[in-house]
Amino acid sequence: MGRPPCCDKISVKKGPWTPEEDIILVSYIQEHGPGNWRSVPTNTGLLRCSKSCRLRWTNYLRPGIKRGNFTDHEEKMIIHLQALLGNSFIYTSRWAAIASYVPQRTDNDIKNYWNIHLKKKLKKLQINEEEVSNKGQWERRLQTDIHMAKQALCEALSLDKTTSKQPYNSYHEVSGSNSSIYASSAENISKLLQNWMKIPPSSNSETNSSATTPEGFDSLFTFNSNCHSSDACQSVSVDTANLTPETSLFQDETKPILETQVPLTLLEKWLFEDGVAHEGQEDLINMSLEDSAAGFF
DNA sequence: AAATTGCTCAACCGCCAAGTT
DNA sequence: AAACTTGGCGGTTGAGCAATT
Repeated sequence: MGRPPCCDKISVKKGPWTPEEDIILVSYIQEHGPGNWRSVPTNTGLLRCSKSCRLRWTNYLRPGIKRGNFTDHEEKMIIHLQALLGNSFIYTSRWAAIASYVPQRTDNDIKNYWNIHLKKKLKKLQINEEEVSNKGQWERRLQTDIHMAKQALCEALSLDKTTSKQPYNSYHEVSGSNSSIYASSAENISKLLQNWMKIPPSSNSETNSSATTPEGFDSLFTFNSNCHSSDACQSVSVDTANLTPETSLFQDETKPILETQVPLTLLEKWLFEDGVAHEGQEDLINMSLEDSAAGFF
């Protein structure tokens, strides 16, 4: 037999979370750390199913999440990454992969933003495109797009590297002042978390001690020290699990990086190597060209 | 001022791979 | 090995708000 069910689905509450529920959930996670979601409703008395608790935490309450308008830079990143990853058969979790390149944004946020804003924008662009369209021009523009994607990614990733040098607590202040409007309740709740962030829950600190600081960002441009087989390690290893502060703090909570790690490394290798494309990378470019052309709309 | 339409985004749903018993 | 759950994902919904008529 398997494990017992996560919750009694009959007495489960649905709909928007109240601030009180948020506080209960955050307090519980402060004490026990994220994970073992099955026990959360039981132990907190929340009338929510474990899945709902997890989603509320990962998409809204988790510290380090930026809310509010997307910047032009973020927008471009998403568009280009969507063009590159969106329809590739390699990527079974494209939003998570894209989110790993857009710091402080959740995959749900990016997905929403894409569906609401960017699809429309691109449709408009497509209409303009049709006026000038012939195959050669279309492909040339996509080539330009790919080139711009490379630049945008390089810029963004080097920005990340800079911000990562800050202590984790000040990171919040910076992100809060820089941009964007945090949902007031989330902001209040994130304040509750500040002390906790200095001392992560013991259950996590034991297993994730190396990943509890933003120093994880530094691995962005380093070779994988655990890797001893030469070929697989030649490429620049981007530790996607550490790309954002929230994922570094709550490694349990990250999107499933393992399954995307190999293809991402391939992509990153291509992105970071200025110059001649290798055979496999050409395939990737060609695939992106075809797929993005066919799949945008 | 009231009704209608459009927009936004948090939350839900269903599916699937991985893990557990 | 089989049965079952968990956790994670993409797609979708619907309540609430804003803009327009």
